[in-house]
Amino acid sequence: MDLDERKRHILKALINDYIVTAEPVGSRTIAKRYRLGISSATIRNEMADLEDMGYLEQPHTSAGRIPSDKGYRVYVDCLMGSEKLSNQEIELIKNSICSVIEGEINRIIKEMTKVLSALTNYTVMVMAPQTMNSMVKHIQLIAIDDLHVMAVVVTNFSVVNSSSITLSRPIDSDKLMTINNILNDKLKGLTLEEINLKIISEVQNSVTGYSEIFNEIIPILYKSLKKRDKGEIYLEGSSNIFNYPEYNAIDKAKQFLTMLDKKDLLRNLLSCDGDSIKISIGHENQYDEISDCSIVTSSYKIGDDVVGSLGIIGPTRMYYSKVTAILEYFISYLNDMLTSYYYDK
Amino acid sequence: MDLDERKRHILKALINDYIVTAEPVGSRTIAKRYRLGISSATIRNEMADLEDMGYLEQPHTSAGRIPSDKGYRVYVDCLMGSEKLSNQEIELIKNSICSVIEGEINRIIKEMTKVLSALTNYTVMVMAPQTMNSMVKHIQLIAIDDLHVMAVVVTNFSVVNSSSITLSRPIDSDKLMTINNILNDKLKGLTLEEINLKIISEVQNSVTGYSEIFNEIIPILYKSLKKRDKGEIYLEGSSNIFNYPEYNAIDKAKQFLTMLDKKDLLRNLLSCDGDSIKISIGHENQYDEISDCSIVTSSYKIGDDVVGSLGIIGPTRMYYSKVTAILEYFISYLNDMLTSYYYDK
DNA sequence: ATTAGCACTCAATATGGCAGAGTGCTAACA
DNA sequence: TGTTAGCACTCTGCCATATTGAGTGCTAAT
Repeated sequence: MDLDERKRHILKALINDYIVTAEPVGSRTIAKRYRLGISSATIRNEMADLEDMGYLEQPHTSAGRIPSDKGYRVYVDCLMGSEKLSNQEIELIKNSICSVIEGEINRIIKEMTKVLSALTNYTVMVMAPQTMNSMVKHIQLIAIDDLHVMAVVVTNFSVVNSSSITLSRPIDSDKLMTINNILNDKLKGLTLEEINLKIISEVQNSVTGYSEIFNEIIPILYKSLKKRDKGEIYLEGSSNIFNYPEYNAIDKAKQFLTMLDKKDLLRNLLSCDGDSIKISIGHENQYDEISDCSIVTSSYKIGDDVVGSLGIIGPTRMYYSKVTAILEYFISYLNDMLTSYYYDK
Repeated sequence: MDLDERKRHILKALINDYIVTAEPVGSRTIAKRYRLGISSATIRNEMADLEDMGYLEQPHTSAGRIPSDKGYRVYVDCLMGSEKLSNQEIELIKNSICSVIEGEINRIIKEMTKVLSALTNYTVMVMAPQTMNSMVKHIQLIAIDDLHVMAVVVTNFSVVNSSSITLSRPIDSDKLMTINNILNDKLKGLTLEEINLKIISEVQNSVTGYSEIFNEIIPILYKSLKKRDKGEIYLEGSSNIFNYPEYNAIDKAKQFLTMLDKKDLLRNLLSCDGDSIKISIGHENQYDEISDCSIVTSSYKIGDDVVGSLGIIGPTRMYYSKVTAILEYFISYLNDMLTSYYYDK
């Protein structure tokens, strides 16, 4: 780090101020508002240096300075303190997660977005688990009547059901049960991802005498399992963006909200790997559409497996310390709950 | 109708013009653009009358006129012609519905929003079917292992699954099957709505010897069935609103998009009954938030049962004839598809 | 090395004048 | 009596100009 103590103090003060006011910060403001023990003229000189080094920018000659992406980066990495959550906030998180933990996982995920967006005042996006990663616990063939069968696949955190399968001739329940048992023997314990054509044909070959009925059931079952599930995206608090003056210009707001309509883009944004909280600032993002936004992302897990991820998106002038603190707590609590509820050794 | 022929022509011309340009329309514009065979001065007099009668409004003294809600109402009820869909549009609708009709119903519903919003350029909201209205086709108890059971209820258009039920002592598969059969006998053919505590206790009383296990399974099954399902709301094309100049003012856009975040409000808007397409203009709406919007709604059906509804929302200056035409075609096609796919006599 | 002071720059805001669109009214006309 | 041409009037939108205030960079003094 090529920043001396004093420059760091000034940079930190400036960013703290800017995060609150959204106005370019001048040397005099810093001198008055923060007790750094130096005059505005000195601060002025230091600020000119900080600008040369790329940490600050000046919207125009006679304005104060605002942080650059690089400035925010230093701030996030080294300068910002860590925030404590209030008891109230902690309660809110706990209650919200507890109150829905019994339901199916997508309902939980959806509820999460609401709490997070209420707590942070930013837009929250969550990617629900892709069923592909879930593990088969049981397969059940259900006879609707003697010509219609439906397959239900229970996995550790989802239930996949095939569409109704029409058979060419009636099947009796013993036969169906036998087939059911074979399927269970062969497929239980695999993830949906792992079930591929090779395994399917193994199943088909391992038994004789049922090929006809197998041929009717298997393709539809396979298709249902492989129905490309891209991981549902849930959004909450899109209109929170209007709270922030940088989006008071209609075209800015339009750009932001149009971006949120592109689910594929969001999916990519959320497809981060890794465990910890990741902050992506302005142009660090791969997409032009969000080059003036920051995103704080993390993934959530069942056991040790990452099953989905979520992100909080707002202006680069984001209240990073708060958002990070909330997300950190939230994720760890959520992971615990999900794991204790859905984890199967 | 207290409007003579000439007034009607003028009103129609004015609204047609305003729908396209979004600018107050002056007498001279109408005289030039539409061949009504009368001079601008005459039109001016008629327009003053129309304003007195409440069909037009004047934003300020020296501006042209714009339609009032009452004006739009007459237009929608009597004046606007009916629009023909292009072959291209028809194809688009057919393909979109066909391409997803195999999946589960919510996926279809979701896809619908996309097509409609692409075709109309407005915001589309859809309320998915409430599972409450669906009819039990089959109940299956699935033994995950000898201490865990799960109940799956297949209905005509959804699959409801209970959470995993932990039993206090192991159960053998014969016993489970017997219970399963009893449940099927008693509940098959009922809608989820119709299954209430009375019926449940009838089931419980009608058999002896299984009470212990029944007592463990029934409450959880019942809870799953009754899990309040409010009918998921799907939105598409929220940012379409930015295409329309009346939302160029940031606070207008904010108001609109904040309104879309209120799912309960949308649910109420969509909870219309009745069969046909309904148009709700400006202040005719019950909510202040949308007093400058119009909504075109309709419900969709499986067989003769209304299962959900959808709405297209935009500025009162809406391209009513087009929207109506598209929605009409869309709904009738959708009804046919849903019915042929999900209808069970 | 720090600071006070000053000239300079630039955005934001207010002010006034002008052009254009549209009206209402009156008087003439068929 | 209904229609029309003409004209004075009104109001918005736009442009140019002046003013203000915040903030800088530079210089000279400490």
